[in-house]
Amino acid sequence: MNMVNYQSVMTAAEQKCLHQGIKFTKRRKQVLSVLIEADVALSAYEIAERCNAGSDSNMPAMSVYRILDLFQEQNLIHKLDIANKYVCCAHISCSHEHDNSQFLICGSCRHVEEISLSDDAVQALQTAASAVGFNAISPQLEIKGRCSRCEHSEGHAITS
Amino acid sequence: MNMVNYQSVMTAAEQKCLHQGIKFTKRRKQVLSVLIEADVALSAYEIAERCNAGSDSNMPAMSVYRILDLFQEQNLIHKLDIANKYVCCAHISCSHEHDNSQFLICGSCRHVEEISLSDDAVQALQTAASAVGFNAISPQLEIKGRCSRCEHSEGHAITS
DNA sequence: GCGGGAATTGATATATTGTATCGATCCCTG
DNA sequence: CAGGGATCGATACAATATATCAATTCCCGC
Repeated sequence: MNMVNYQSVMTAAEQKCLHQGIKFTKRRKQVLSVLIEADVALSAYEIAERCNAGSDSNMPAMSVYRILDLFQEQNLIHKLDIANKYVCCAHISCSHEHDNSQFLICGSCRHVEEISLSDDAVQALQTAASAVGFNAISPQLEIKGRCSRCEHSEGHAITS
Repeated sequence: MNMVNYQSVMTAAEQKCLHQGIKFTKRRKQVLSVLIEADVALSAYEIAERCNAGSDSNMPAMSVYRILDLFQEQNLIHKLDIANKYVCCAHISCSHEHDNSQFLICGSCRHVEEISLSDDAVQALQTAASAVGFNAISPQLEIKGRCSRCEHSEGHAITS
């Protein structure tokens, strides 16, 4: 993420927090900063490591989890349950309505790609879910697959 | 699962294993049996507990993981990554082609429902995935949502 | 039947991810 | 400044999963 986007995202996040009566502390800034600058999904412990790398800061994993929970409530980040990792929401600084946004996660190497599905596809999921009493499908789908690199290097089928 | 289905599934699984040159040992029978009889998804440690419940058997969690890996390779069971739990494949004893089969997992109470999506919806996923180099989307999607019970009791939005 | 070797299992240790708890500290407000 | 809520530090622990190596079982050719 370039510097302009970085700054606008940080500012938007701070505004959003303050608007909710939540302080945008140094610790929270650190965590969000790491996630914004990361080009991949990170685990909580990886985030703590990056916060501590090359500094006198001491970010305990416990604090990372607390901050991640807070950010999830504010919709600033998303947890990828399939990979047990966390990513920055791609739309923090957007004011307009977003496309549906989903994550493709490689079952072999855990590489993550973000895609946008058509409204029709999402509607089909919603309809099928409603039929069995699931009413609030998350707009942030996680889909497990196999990226082209792993597909070529191994050629196994996905089994789960 | 009633007795007729239980037997046919066990037999079909055994055939499938033997056909692959894999022994259908007592341990493996135990694990599959627990999963067939369970009406919910189970964690590896829960499976071990159920194997050991009310018997002199001693099933270590380590063995459960090994057997689960094996069964996943044989497509006899599926892992729900979102819930870190395992379920028996609903189609072990089927010989015909199956509908697409997906799991809805409640983000609050972890309740699991199985649904079938239309081919169109699955095709839309495949197409969107192909565009970013993901070629082998698992036919066994996991979709996080909120079941009607949790929706009514809390009313919160899904945040991740 | 009997070694030899592969498949399977047992047993233990350890890694990874996440939660619980409780006291200290910071900071706003009256 | 005092009180109280929000935030943070620190430790313990739970749950999930992997690594490793020795022991056992089982099958196959002899």
